[in-house]
Amino acid sequence: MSESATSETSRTRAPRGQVTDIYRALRDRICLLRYPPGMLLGEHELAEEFTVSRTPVRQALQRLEYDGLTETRNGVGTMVTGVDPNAFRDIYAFRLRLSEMMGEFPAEEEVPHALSTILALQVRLEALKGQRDMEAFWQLNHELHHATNRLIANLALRETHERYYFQASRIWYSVIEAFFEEQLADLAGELNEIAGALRAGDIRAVGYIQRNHIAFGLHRVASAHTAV
Amino acid sequence: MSESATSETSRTRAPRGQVTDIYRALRDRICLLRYPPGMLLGEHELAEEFTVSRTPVRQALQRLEYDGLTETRNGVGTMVTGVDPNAFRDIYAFRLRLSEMMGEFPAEEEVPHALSTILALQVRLEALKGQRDMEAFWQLNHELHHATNRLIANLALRETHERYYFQASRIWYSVIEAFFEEQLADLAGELNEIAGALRAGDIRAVGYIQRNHIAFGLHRVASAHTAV
DNA sequence: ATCTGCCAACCTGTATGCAGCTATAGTGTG
DNA sequence: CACACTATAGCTGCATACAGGTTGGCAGAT
Repeated sequence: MSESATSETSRTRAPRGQVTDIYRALRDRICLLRYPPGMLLGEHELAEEFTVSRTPVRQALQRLEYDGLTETRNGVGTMVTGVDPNAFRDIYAFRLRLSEMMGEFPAEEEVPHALSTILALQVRLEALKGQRDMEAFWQLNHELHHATNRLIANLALRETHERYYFQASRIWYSVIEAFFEEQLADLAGELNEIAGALRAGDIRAVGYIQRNHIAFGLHRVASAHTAV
Repeated sequence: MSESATSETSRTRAPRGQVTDIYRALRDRICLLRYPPGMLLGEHELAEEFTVSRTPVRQALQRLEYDGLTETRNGVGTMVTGVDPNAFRDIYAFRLRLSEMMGEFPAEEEVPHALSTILALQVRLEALKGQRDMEAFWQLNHELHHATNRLIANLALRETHERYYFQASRIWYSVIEAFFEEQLADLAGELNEIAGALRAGDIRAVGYIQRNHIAFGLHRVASAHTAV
């Protein structure tokens, strides 16, 4: 599974080309914690890896900074931002509200596509049990996000939903190792519930299901932090 | 009043330097419709105006594109995006929800500052009556936005609130000329109501007031479009 | 006269050189 | 031995040269 094979975003205005590929690759690495917070990235180094000059790499890094995932300092480098507990709390609280809002802008025509995606994800999740493959698990979550994201008929909400999904996922993955089995079961449950909601054509329910599972994840993360 | 004198944004991570200045200047011009939709911008031309090379200009333009305000095509140029009626409807609907959400994350400590800002704005608005000065009016709205934005304690919501304010303002200004007196009176009313809410320390009320006035504006724009 | 195909001017995308900034290791001094 | 200072390597920010793409106009054939 190559980096650039990440499924196409559902945004209306599709970004083009090379820079976006690099952007997505780096974003994914950050969210996967392969680039942990505090890690220093060099433009030259990345340029070599992607076999381009510094220019496109810089563009990608600027977008990441605009997303709040990195911070570039003159004379030093670009470093992955840390997970500020306050920002973390804000993002999660906001995401809860966004999910609740989802049902107000239902894209009915996307239901069949979403349902078939969910069913496929269920099969793949089943195959994953007992493997403890973090990246595959992440990929599943990623695709679930895309599928549900497409159920939102409002472009502005959809963009925002996506934006904060990536900010949140990064934080979330920092504790997933401790809860892997739990999260696996949770995801299975979420897929089941969403499948049921989609069969009933109830997109609002999908939003609420998602909201609840975000809250569950939040609770786990919070208890892990207090435990430490 | 110089272009770069635009009041500081309330974002936590403050962007630095030259690029941000250019970005803000261009963003303001687009939102003011001094750069109308469809207008073609040349990097070289802008570089000359700001007395820099194409590089920082390009960075600013990329951020604008990421915001959805412009669209860059290879070999052609960067053009200001049109106001798609669908996107327009989406943004407004979303902003209504965001305003309603504001009261859930109140930044109590900002109330005094917001109140004094509002009072100052009332004076300036009074001085504006009968002048039909679009830009001054816009500047007032802009500052009102910043003041209320700071009342939001949730960073994610604050960022989103700001993001879509700019997207919406542009559309809104395309019809303001037809309703200038009405909007002036409306803004005066809004300032009054917000001042009252702030004196009561009721930030939730501020959100609802804002929501209602957004809806009023929306109604005017919608009726203008159907009239045409 | 009209249509087709080509060419040239212009624009963005990319690569690269240079200037300014930062952090660190090393050196000299108390 | 501790500490302040300096030199230097390496990084980003900016400018600029070049490559690739697009458009509009002009010339020639039908």
